[in-house]
Amino acid sequence: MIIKESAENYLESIFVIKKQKGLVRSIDIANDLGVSKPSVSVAMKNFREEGYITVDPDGYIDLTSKGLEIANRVYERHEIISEALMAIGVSKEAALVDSCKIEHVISEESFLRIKEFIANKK
Amino acid sequence: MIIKESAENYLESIFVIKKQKGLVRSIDIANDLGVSKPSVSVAMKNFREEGYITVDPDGYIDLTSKGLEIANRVYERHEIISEALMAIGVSKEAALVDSCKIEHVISEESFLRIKEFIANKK
DNA sequence: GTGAGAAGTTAGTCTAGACTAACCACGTGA
DNA sequence: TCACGTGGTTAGTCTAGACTAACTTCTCAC
Repeated sequence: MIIKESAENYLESIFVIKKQKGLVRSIDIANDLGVSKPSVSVAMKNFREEGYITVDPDGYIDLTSKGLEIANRVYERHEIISEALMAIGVSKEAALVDSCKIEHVISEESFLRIKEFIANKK
Repeated sequence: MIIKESAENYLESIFVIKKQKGLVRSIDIANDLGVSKPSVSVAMKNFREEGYITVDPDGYIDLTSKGLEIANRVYERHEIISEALMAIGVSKEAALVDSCKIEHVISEESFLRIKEFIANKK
């Protein structure tokens, strides 16, 4: 399974919901990402089969270390990129929306430079 | 016709080839973007039908004002974003690749702030 | 205990955007 | 003149990723 942009979003969403609420169900992901229940259901089935998540008998979802690794990476990018955009004057709303897109397409090199850019600003 | 990311790339490619070589054929676009001839052919058919390009009897392609408007916008974004990335230390190669992706997903607001960021650097 | 709502799943469909295979038209060199 | 290479097109296929419709299961209130 190649982790595509949409898969990264699902994993990141699981990570964020877990952080906020402690427990994660499919329906929470659907609400968070604004997609339908079946879309989430299919994605979770794939993640389960590929070992990115576990699902307990009550339907609660957890990231495996493999899934967490990706979710963490994407989440960090999201945070850093939105911070960088805000640092140059972009509104919080736009920064969040745009960073959510940019996080998936940017190279490691550019990401590291952006991270340094912010570090220097502080 | 809603201009999607791939359509923006085709129009931008036409713009760039025109600038470099003066004349644009489908095959040049295919080579530039690394896609197959049929992919370009189908895209050009749509562009023609929707008034974004004209094609003369010899197969040479030109942007209409409608097409030029989009191509110009995307191209400007491309330039500004890659410049910004290089300004914070990203290599030229990575900056070009990444800006080509970012140019399609970023909001007008973020783009304007990036433009200002570069202007201040100079 | 029964009906309603919430959560999840399955099956089928749609769109975008690419691809290959196969074909046509044209110009050029031997 | 004719075969071949180049450029373009058409038809059909594939994949990703979403959707709706319809179903099951479970829980809870009455």
